[in-house]
Amino acid sequence: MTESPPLVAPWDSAPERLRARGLRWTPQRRTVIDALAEVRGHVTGAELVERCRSVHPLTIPSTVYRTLDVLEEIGLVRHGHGPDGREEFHVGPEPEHGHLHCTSCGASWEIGTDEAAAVLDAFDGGRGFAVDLSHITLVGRCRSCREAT
Amino acid sequence: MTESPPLVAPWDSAPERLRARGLRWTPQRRTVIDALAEVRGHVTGAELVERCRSVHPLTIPSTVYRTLDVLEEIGLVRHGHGPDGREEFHVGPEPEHGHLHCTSCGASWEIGTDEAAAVLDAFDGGRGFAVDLSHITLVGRCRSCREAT
DNA sequence: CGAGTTGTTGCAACCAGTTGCAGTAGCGAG
DNA sequence: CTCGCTACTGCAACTGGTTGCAACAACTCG
Repeated sequence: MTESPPLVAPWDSAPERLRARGLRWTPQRRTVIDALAEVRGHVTGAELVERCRSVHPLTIPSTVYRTLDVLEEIGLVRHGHGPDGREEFHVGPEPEHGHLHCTSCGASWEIGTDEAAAVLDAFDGGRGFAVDLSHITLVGRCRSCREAT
Repeated sequence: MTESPPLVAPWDSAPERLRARGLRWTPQRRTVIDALAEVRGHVTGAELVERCRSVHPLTIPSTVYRTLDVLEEIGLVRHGHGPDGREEFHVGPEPEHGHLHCTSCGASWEIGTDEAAAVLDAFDGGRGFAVDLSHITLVGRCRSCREAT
């Protein structure tokens, strides 16, 4: 939670990571991790539930969400919220990065490292707050939409 | 939506504003606006539904949410998302401002105008994106929580 | 290998919010 | 003041996600 763990999905290490904390390695968790392993970038919770179900139709949503919670605690995924507030899970191999979402045209962009640094600085300097940009999606209006009005 | 309308709640003007757009002024909308008029800062959707119900127990949630949608279109409220992704409505008289939320201790702070300006600049300069900071809550860890580890 | 602990599952109920639709009622025209 | 158009309401069903609880099954220890 404090420093960045290797976010480049070391899915194979999941069982050990769990057991090291006194947690358990179960078939259901394997299903979720298998589904995650096929994802690059982001998935919404519902999407992931769907993927799990397509492999193993008996998958229960609450189990998937609870598994995601423990995977987050272990540092294997991170969750955030899309522009509509819905949950979104970030998985490796990409480093932490946030998103911009235009409310006019609906397009999205990744936040660049230089931009991220500027935001981090704005809050770290003055009040010592370490912003987690990967958690959210910044909304607003993109250049072309602004010019269009 | 483009420029800032007078967000200092001119609730009295609501009926005219609605009619000017071919929309209607109904008892249910009055209930919602009365509830909003007593709010300073933010309300979650559920909270507002509750307030409406306490005055007029027959209030239906979907009506409240739909009313909030039209009030947003008219510029009387703005919606955003709290740290957990739940809806949050910003009402006057405060100017647009975002929030910081510490995931460790759960505390929240308002984003200062200078900090906001830094964020705005970071995206406006390079790519011409106008971030709407009032829409979101930035999460991270505050100074004391960082020092505690 | 068998028993006990306790983390995990499945389920059902629930919360916040959205949507489709038939019936109701604002509001402008006559 | 009445009529008609159509925005709006109420309802019921649904989506995404959470929670409490009893039954279950990983893992540990003997």
